[in-house]
Amino acid sequence: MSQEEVGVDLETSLGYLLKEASSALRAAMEEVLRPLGMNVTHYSCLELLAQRPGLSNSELARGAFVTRQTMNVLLKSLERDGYVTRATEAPVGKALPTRLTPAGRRSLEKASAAVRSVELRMLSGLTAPEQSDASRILRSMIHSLRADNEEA
Amino acid sequence: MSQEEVGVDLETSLGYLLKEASSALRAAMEEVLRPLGMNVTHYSCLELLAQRPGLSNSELARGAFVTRQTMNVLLKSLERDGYVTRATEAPVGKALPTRLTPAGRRSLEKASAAVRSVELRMLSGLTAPEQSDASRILRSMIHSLRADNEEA
DNA sequence: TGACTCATGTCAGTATTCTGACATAGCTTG
DNA sequence: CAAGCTATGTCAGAATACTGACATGAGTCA
Repeated sequence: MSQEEVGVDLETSLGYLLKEASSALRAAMEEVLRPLGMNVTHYSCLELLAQRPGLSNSELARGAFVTRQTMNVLLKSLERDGYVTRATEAPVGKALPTRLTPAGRRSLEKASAAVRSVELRMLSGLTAPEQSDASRILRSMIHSLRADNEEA
Repeated sequence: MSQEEVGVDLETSLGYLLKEASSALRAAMEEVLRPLGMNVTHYSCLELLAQRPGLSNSELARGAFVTRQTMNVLLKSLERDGYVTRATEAPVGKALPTRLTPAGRRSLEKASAAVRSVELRMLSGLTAPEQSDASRILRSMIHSLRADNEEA
């Protein structure tokens, strides 16, 4: 276990820890969503629509961190199953606003409660100030990563 | 943008921020690894083998946060391309130790440097104490998420 | 106005990862 | 010792997400 630190040390790397935490969160979410017949992307899409009604396919894709092609496939299945409705004509440009149906809203309610309980579990060992720190630190990481991405 | 907070508020949710940060990190890593003909899982596997030579397929899978079936597919391609070698017989049990070849080690060197630069970029806006906080907070999140996963 | 750029929706094909299943090796336990 | 349990490697098929490509609508600018 003692190596001469050539590259990234997985034991102490914040990048690795970030991936580990994200992976654990995703697994925990999948576990509670599975009994509800949902996966994480599914849930993310509905949650986005609940909080920001009328989002377009591309906007939903960005919010759920998938490509717009992937979101397009998902939206079709959600529309087929009666959870969302999409405008048939674009009010402006090509973007088609999407909205939750009552069925979609009902389905989301249980999922949202389940996900919230997972998030509370995740934060159960942290004090309020630590949670504030976490928020600030994560935002800084995101900002730094994106800033240099755009330069390149 | 002002909703009555029924479920998880995406603007302030630490779960969403975690996903966002992880997604940004992954994208940044993919970007620097692509010119080297590697993806993140690819790199993770080689990095794990560099730091812990002789890991088995299942151990590598856990370390890279994928299933052992997925890692098996990856290992086959890495072996075919001459980056790793796998024992043909299990010294104990069924686990087949895997090791980097010189070619694999050479390939990893550039990738490791690229990934390290991404990680430094991610941390560029944080002080040393903040980085310590981040480490402690992420470990706490991971622990809390896993603890209740096993109970269930 | 006309050319250019950008964002969007969508189709098609590919790549990646997952779940399910089976056989085998080692350990534990009655 | 035999049975049960766990971990591993592997095969097959399904689900998921991606890249590439094309057409269209809106804004910019010479």
